[in-house]
Amino acid sequence: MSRHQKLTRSFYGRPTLEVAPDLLGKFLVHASSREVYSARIVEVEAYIGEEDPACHAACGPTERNRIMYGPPGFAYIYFIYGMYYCLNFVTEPKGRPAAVLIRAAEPFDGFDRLLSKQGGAKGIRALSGPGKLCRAFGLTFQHNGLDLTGRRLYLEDRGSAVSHIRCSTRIGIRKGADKLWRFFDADSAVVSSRRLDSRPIRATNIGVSPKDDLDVEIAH
DNA sequence: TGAATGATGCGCT
DNA sequence: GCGCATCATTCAT
Repeated sequence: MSRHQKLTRSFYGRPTLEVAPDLLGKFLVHASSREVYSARIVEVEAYIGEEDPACHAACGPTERNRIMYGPPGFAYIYFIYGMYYCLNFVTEPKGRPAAVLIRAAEPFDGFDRLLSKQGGAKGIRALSGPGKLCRAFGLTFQHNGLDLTGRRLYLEDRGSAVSHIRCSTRIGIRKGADKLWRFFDADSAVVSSRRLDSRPIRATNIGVSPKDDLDVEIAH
């Protein structure tokens, strides 16, 4: 078995609240024409269906959100605040609009120049925030709709363990602010603040009934 | 350490 | 026009 296991479409095609915490510790890889960038994901948020008021699909299908309505395992990238792009992974079966926003990652390959330019302590936070992450990875709207099982942009399981997963409310939203659908690696130095309302990830915390038999890790 | 703010453009009403 | 799934900078405590 290879040490670097590329995630398949079946990984993404599950309930979003299973996929989101599972993404923590996985490596995001962007094989651009110039070089290969990779980073370890440490912070994500789930946006699930038209019934989630914070989800871009809350008002039904539009041209902007149509990728979310497609099959799982594709990149949904949107432009926000006039200057930033945000990277999402489409989850759940085709026709159900849901995605996971990638909020932060720890730089691994390809960011040497960026890190030296920004300096050590500051450099490790070069991917801390969805806008900064896309900028550093060189991801823009032209990457919207990329197949994550392809060769340009994909995820790898490199056996990196995440022993302390916590959840909290999602950042920067007003509607749907009650949901604890932000998940992060509590041991990462890179995760943005607002840990005050965070708590261990349990079925009751993230709003799924135990009968859904969600396979979540229990953090301490 | 935290609150306020400006930069900036697209999608939606 | 308005409101954003943002960030860096400034200013106040």
